[in-house]
Amino acid sequence: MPMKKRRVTSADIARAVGVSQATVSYVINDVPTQSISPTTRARILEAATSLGYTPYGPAKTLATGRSNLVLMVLPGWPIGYAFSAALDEVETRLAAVGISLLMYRIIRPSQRNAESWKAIGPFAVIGLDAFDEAEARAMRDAGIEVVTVQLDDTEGETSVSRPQLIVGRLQVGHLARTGHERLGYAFPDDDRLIEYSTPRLEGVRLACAELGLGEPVVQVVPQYPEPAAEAVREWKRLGVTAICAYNDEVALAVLAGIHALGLEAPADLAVVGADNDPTGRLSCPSLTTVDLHHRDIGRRLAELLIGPYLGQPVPKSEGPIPTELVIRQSAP
Amino acid sequence: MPMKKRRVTSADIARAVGVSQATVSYVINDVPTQSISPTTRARILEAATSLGYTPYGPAKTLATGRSNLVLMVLPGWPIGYAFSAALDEVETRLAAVGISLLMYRIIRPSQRNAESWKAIGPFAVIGLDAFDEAEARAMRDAGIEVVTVQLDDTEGETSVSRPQLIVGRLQVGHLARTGHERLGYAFPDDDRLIEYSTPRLEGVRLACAELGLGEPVVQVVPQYPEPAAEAVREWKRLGVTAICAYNDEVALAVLAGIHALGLEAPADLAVVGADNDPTGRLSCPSLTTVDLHHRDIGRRLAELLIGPYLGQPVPKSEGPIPTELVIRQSAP
DNA sequence: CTGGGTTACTTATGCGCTTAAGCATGCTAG
DNA sequence: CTAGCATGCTTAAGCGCATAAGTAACCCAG
Repeated sequence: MPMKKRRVTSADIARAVGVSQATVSYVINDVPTQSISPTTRARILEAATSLGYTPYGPAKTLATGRSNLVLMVLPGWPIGYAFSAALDEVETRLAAVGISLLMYRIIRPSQRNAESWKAIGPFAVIGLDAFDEAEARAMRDAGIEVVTVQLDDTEGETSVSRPQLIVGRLQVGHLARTGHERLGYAFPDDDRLIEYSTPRLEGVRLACAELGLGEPVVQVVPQYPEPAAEAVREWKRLGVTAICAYNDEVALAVLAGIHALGLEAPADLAVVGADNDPTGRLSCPSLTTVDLHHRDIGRRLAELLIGPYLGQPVPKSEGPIPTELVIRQSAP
Repeated sequence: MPMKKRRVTSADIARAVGVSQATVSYVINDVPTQSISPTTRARILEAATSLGYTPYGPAKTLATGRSNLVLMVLPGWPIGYAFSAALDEVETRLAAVGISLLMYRIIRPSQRNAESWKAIGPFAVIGLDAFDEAEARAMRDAGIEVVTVQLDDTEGETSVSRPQLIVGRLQVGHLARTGHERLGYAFPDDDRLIEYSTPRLEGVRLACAELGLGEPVVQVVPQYPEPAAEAVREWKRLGVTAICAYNDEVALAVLAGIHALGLEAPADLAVVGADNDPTGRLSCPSLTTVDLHHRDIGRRLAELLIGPYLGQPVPKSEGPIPTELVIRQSAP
């Protein structure tokens, strides 16, 4: 009972059946260039299942020099509907060609994180932001494909743009069009989001400048009703009539703040979120937001990886991924 | 320029420096039982960085027979705050002993999914539900630790209970205590959640029976205001005065439905959610919910893995992980 | 000046697998 | 009757690394 666990290897099967280990490998992998008699094949397969054989990935990867794993490096916070859809898309498409998508959460950036992709030796790494120069170089040196989701609007051969600036542009455009002139920006109360939130704010700033609207009034909005109310009070004091929020979550906090003060959106303050989270449909008022078409981002990411994997050319980019305004009650 | 990419190996370094490959390995891994002259060490390290050397995981795993990767198998939907906290906890604790946590999303259950843990050869696999018998056996045969998060209240040596029945008990208990007698259950409109939603409903059923409250009126509630309103209308028609929701998300839909009908929570219908998502603080009315103490679940999961990894005994369980009612406005 | 212990390495093997190359058969075309 | 060719295997090498075991040089106690 308390025997030492030992991995079942293809050699064990070979021994059991009385053939060479190579034969086992040929059968297991169904190698088309090898002819194997049906009886031998059957006996090997039978032995394999009865012994509980499982090919050992690391050995296989080592022998073939090629992994079928793709590592996606993710920030360590909740994954919303929108991003989840992108992941679905990537996963499904990669699975179709035999690649498994693994995810790695980075909680606090550290050296140890970088060890991870080394330890697994993936075929490719997908980053949610550019990796730093040295790291990217190290990966490519190790023969790993590196693909990133860019937060600015630049799109390269190994990156997909998840356009943040455009988000701001759409938010501001809509508000300006509906007569708002003095805007506020609701910034998330989470240091970890800074890399993501600043580009969106930047987009809002640019759009305001372009439309001659004056600087947006930026306030940090925590996910609690009282401090959110405080922020709303301040905006009202400064004559702000509409808010662009970092995302729908922050937008909901702003709505809560408005409600807490006995005010109403959009009459007293219009609010536009971003990411089109389903919760935004359920709030009162329902949330006007920006949809980033994450499925398309996922599709493009998958394309960028499948090409190199199959040794085929990557389909030409169809240009930037569309971004769409979803108008609901909070900013009609 | 278009040279074939070739991985830099420890042998390359050895050649460059003029030592044996073994020496390189000793230096790279800082093997304490080997003495290496400072000069040699320095030259090797220098060559390693200048050549851009990266130890190759699969080879290392093969040679040592031990991986430092743990695979967490996740359902393929968004990861909320609560569960994200559990992941954080697992990740952090495992990282402290040198284990990397990788996640794998299962979108549609299929054979191919099972290939994944084979292909990576992890030290352990964490499942969010029991794996089926054959699969679990195959893993253990392959020398992989198997740990699961149980959805019922049984807790074993290799599982942590994430008590679902208790959720229902707390929801119902609170509502009964505050005078409600005819309850409804808001079931999520997502087939993928069935494994998770049925145990929670079961908990509600049991609690109702125990308290002599009669069967809860179950309705599926989609994440849209109109159909949610429809469900609310039906509940009202049947004299239901309070709703237990599968989770906070569904609870928010119920609130939206209530609001759409011009009714008010908790006056017309009280609502209790589950999972204590931050959004529940921001809704109006704010959401009474159940907190599952996910951090503790994460901690326990990590303990279950670190023991075997370090060859130390697993700390004794401190009993079931506490579950706590968070009372807010929607069901005071 | 000698034997035992360091120091600083090298040699060699194996982890489990793939895959090119080899090698007996038996069968068929000529 | 035999060259030629499938068929159905086996042999052997090697992927990149860790590590046990060996070894040569040197130092110092006795």
